[in-house]
Amino acid sequence: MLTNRQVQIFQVIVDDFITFAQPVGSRQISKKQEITFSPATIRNEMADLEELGFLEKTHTSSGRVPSEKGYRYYVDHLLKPQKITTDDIFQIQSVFKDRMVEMEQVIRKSANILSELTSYTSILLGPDVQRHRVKRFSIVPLSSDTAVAIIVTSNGHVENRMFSLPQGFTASDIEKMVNILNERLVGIPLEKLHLKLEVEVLSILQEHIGSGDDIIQSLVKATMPNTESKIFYGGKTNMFNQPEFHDLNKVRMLMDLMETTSQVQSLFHPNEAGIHIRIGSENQLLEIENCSVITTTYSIDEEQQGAIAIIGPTRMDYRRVVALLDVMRSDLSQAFTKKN
Amino acid sequence: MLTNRQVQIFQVIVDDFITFAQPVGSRQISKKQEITFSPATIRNEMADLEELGFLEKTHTSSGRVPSEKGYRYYVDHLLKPQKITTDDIFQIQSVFKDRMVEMEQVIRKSANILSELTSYTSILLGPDVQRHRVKRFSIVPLSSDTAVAIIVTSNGHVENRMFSLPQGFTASDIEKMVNILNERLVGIPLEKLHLKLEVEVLSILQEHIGSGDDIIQSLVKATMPNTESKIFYGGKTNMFNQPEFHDLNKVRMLMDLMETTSQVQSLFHPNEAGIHIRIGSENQLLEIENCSVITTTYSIDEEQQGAIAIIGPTRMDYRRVVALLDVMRSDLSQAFTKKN
DNA sequence: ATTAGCACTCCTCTTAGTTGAGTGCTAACA
DNA sequence: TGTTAGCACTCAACTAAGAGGAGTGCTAAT
Repeated sequence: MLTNRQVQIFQVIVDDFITFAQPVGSRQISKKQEITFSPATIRNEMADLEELGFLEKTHTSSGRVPSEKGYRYYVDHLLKPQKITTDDIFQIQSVFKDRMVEMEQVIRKSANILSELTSYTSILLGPDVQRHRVKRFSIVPLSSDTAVAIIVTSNGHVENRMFSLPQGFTASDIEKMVNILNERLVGIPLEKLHLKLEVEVLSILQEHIGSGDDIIQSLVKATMPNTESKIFYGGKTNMFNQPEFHDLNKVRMLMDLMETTSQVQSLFHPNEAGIHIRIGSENQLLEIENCSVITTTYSIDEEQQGAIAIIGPTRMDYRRVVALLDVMRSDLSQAFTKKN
Repeated sequence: MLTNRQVQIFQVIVDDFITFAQPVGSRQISKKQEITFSPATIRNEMADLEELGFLEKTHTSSGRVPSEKGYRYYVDHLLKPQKITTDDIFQIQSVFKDRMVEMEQVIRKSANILSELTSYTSILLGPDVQRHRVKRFSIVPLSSDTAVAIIVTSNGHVENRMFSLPQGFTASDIEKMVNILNERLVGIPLEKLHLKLEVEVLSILQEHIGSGDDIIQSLVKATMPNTESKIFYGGKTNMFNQPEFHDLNKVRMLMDLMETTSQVQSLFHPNEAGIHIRIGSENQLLEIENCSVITTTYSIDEEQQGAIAIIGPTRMDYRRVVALLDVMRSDLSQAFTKKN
């Protein structure tokens, strides 16, 4: 257990390091208003804190820097919710002022504002399209052997995929098929679509039209992939401003990471509510061993959800980011649910 | 006019510098097989070439480096088409082997392969959607006051936009409207759509349905924006490997550039056929003052076109890039036109 | 016209020395 | 006994000086 004084010193160190990105020395600490004891005392306490694993030195005679364990402690026990300024709130809400109808625009703009307000990089995941429910199914033939299948979901999302028509498939065949599909598929979430198609609809189609087999195969193929929810970034290059990223290799790794959809998606915890903080190596990814990732989810129509992540150096301003994320989360949720 | 020998020396310098990214000295040149004269002679020639503006020195006693004017001369007069290896061709054609139906996938993969083969960054512009022609127009109501407008083009591209319905707009109103729209708008290119809507269709709608006005406004708004053709990148971080980009600031500028759609689009010359090379400051953009951009276009169904750009350091391997781009251009054009 | 020779330039790398911020330890102090 | 002043020590960061080397331009000989 830490003594009060240790906590106090530790807090000063973390706050100072978050602000200035420089190892914090005893003299510097002693100058703070709230600190009433001498550098020597502080040095003793720091030695103890280091022994306990909360602090580190960059070299034998340097000031102290919080360790990962230190940040973890800070985040778990010392992080008091910050009141963010009305100015920030105003900015966030500007996203929703315009009454934009398109969800995509709203999310894109949110990503930008978050990155501006934090000066870190923001990643927003759109809602999980797979959970949208089919509202209307239609097929538009383009030529004798290709057509576009269009699925509109109840949220107004439109999925479309080209597929090839079997030889001799007529316009009336298509009409019949569309009718059957609409009868059977409306209300089904996209993720269950290919299953439903294969198991249930296939036989019905074969009954009413001749060769339903290969066209269903085409359709199944068309509805299967594209699982990924869309990813939006804000401030991709903000990391260049962080002193810990004045290093080509690190920047590069980060940029590469952001180009790799699967890795980006692994940053999120899909099903846990609330705000989550992963510090440094807790992220499992070597590429961001000195980054922290703060994530949360926002909800759309209760059922579905999107996700937000802020990625910054471990020395990130957790207080502020958590507060901002909280506001953004609830505002997004509200904006996307009240509309229907 | 340059003498034969000057041209020969110049060519060696450019080739050498392209390969090793180091200023080229007279001794080094004299060692080449094809060079039969002494370093001193070469020095004299180099001094002349420098005076003519084709070469530069990085400092008084350094080797020579091609100037922008030098590259321009090299590109205009010395660039003999390179035969690319069957291996490369094989790689490029692998894109088309899979018989992917979706244009987007093909383009995305092309971007990646181009960046891999060149080790520079590739930018591909999808076809100019604005020139697609309407094939089918449909409207799917989502709730009492919102609906999705869906436009399928003859190439199978699907545009969709949400818009709000006026109070008391019924299902049969929508049906009527869709019919009118399809009657009037099929075959119209997207770029002319909002014009056509405002000028011609508005009055007809008002005649048949009551308050056509505000819904047309909604539709016009919905069809107007989104002008940008989609942009696909390959090898965004490849520049990190180029020695001239071992500099955070330059990398940053480049990355920022690539996030700015308008700037990226300014790299292309929309309407000129063939392969274009812009060297350094010829690009007008400060951000890439030591980059060259090689662009070309590929065609889709004769009418429309997409564009390809490779962006690399001015010291880029023009021979190879031009050759690769040429293959890619014709392969893409072929793939996208034969399909119908 | 070409080239060998030479003085000169200037980048790059290494080494050594200085400075200063910071520590840990010891001993004095309240 | 907890706190603090004092001091020796460490080490990164900076500066200065010097050596090495690749390259040039010029001159004179071939």
